[in-house]
Amino acid sequence: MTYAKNDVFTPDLQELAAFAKVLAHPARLAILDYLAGQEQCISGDITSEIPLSRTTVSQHLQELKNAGLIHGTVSGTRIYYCLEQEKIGELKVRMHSFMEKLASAKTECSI
Amino acid sequence: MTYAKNDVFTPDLQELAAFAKVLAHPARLAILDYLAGQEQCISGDITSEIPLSRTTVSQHLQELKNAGLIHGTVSGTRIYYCLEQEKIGELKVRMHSFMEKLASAKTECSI
DNA sequence: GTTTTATGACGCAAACATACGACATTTATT
DNA sequence: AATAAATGTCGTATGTTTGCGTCATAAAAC
Repeated sequence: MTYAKNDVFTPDLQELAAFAKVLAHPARLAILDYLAGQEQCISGDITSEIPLSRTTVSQHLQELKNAGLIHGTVSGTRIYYCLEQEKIGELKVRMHSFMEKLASAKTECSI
Repeated sequence: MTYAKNDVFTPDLQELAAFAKVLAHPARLAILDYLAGQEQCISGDITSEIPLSRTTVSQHLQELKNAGLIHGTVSGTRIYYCLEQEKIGELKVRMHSFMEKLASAKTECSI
């Protein structure tokens, strides 16, 4: 989760990069996408939705959880996962404002 | 740039993940940020802005170029890099629409 | 209380990414 | 032509991520 020379950059960029890294795997995007599509929070049949081994999916879930983007509620032997809207919102805003900054750059790129 | 079992996911998710991966390193964010802040496209004094070796920065620039987010124009011994607004715009839109989808999910997460 | 079910934790191999020095190339300057 | 400047390319060491099997655990069903 941390790179060797990371601490050389501003916390802001580091955090955004860390967020981006969580999104940088199709399985994790697929999990988020799936959770967003469910009315009710469904437990580990996420596992059957994602074409990877149960262990691997569980690992991706863990990463999403560590990033604060989802949370799980234990109920018996099952765990109900769902999106953590507060964090999702934060990520959305930060990512978008970074992209806006790029998009509104002058780019007077003629020489 | 490609993961082992990537091809198991939809192209849409794969592409978004690939974009996210490019953003998943503070050095690359810092480069984009720096380019956005310049009125004129400045060449490899990006290198002196980023606290990593010239070679490493060059490598990150290469990745941004491969992703289509920047391009470089050769002029003598120098190269002028700048943001590729079209691609930036595409990324912005796609990322945002994904995040919107997540953010507008019901998340009826009580059991 | 034993078995089944659902799940996490651990460990490991293979694939990838990062960082950098040394060398190559190409244009500018002298 | 010889040298200097600005870059890219290659090779390589080290670190990180991915994917998975095996084992551990804990609640449910029998």
